[in-house]
Amino acid sequence: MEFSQAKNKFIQTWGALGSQWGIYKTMAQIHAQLMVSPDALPMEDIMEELQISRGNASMNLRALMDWGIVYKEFKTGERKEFFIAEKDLDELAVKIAQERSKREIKPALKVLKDVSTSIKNDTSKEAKQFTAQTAKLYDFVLKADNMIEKVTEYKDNWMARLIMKIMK
Amino acid sequence: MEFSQAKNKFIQTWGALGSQWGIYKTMAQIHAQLMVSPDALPMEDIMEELQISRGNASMNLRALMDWGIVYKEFKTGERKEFFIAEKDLDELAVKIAQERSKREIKPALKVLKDVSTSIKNDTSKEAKQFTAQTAKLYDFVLKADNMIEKVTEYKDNWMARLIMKIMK
DNA sequence: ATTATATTTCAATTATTTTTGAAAGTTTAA
DNA sequence: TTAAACTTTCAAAAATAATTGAAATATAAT
Repeated sequence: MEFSQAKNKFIQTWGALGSQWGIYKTMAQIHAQLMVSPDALPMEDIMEELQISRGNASMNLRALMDWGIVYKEFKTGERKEFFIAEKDLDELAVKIAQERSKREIKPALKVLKDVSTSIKNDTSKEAKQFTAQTAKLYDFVLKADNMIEKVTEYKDNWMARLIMKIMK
Repeated sequence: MEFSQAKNKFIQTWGALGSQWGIYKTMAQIHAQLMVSPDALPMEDIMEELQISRGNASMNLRALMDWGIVYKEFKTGERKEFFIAEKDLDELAVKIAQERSKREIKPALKVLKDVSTSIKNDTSKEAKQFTAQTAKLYDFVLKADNMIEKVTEYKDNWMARLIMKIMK
């Protein structure tokens, strides 16, 4: 396979995987392009290679920077901005885990806690099952979220260590 | 809060969480409704409570059954079918993990392997960085996928055990 | 202070995904 | 076999999400 073909296939695949996991497709594609680029790239290059508009590139680059997985770089003598991706995969996993915990899991936990403790004067079996099951879900999701937090405390290579432990 | 209010809030939240993680909103909502129901429910009840069409209910129930997290139940003397959800959360997590590994991660791994080994006669630094980074990604995603497989080998309460180990 | 270069914003458009509903299909019972 | 009860399918419609592009904003050089 030719380099440009392989790169395109990779970018498309990474974009599809991202969108299946709740990350905007274009955001994931830009990230893919930057990850395999040895140099920081200007917005122009991203627009051209992915065939997207300036506005789209700008918005998704901002989102990637908000997630902490893409950085701006300034080159002396150049007016325009260059973008570079976090390439360390452990660091990347930690950033994504933290961001998603904050944005999605934490708010859901709050609701689970609320609804599982809100039924007071209803002794129907429906109400009892509801309270019991949502309480279990709260515990479960809380544990999952704690796991994410623990994982992010290891700086490097947490996953390899984790697998060692799981395998006994 | 009243029971019906709390239930509605829970169903909405679970649906939103699902769609942020790549699961159809309605599919997650039906699952939520069934999880907190003490009895198996007929399609009618699901359509009415979630205000969805028969076609929609039918398709999403089929999807939930394909995922192995909802089952059909037949009641003697009743012609219609009743649906009941997997309520054990460890079992639920395992099923979802397996399904997503099979549908999304495995195909992505194949592409990563392909593209990371496909560049042969290109010594440019772009091509070198591409090959190096996609190879790292392949290793990383493979490890993550293995972790999912290991986790699913524990029958019960894998997460609690895992957290114990992580915490040392 | 003015111009040139670059970036951001956002209303309008376009694309994609989800839902509907009615026809076709299936199963059970009489 | 026929009919009634129920389920599935899928083309069309509706809802939602992503993208564009031009105006507004920002920044740096002259």
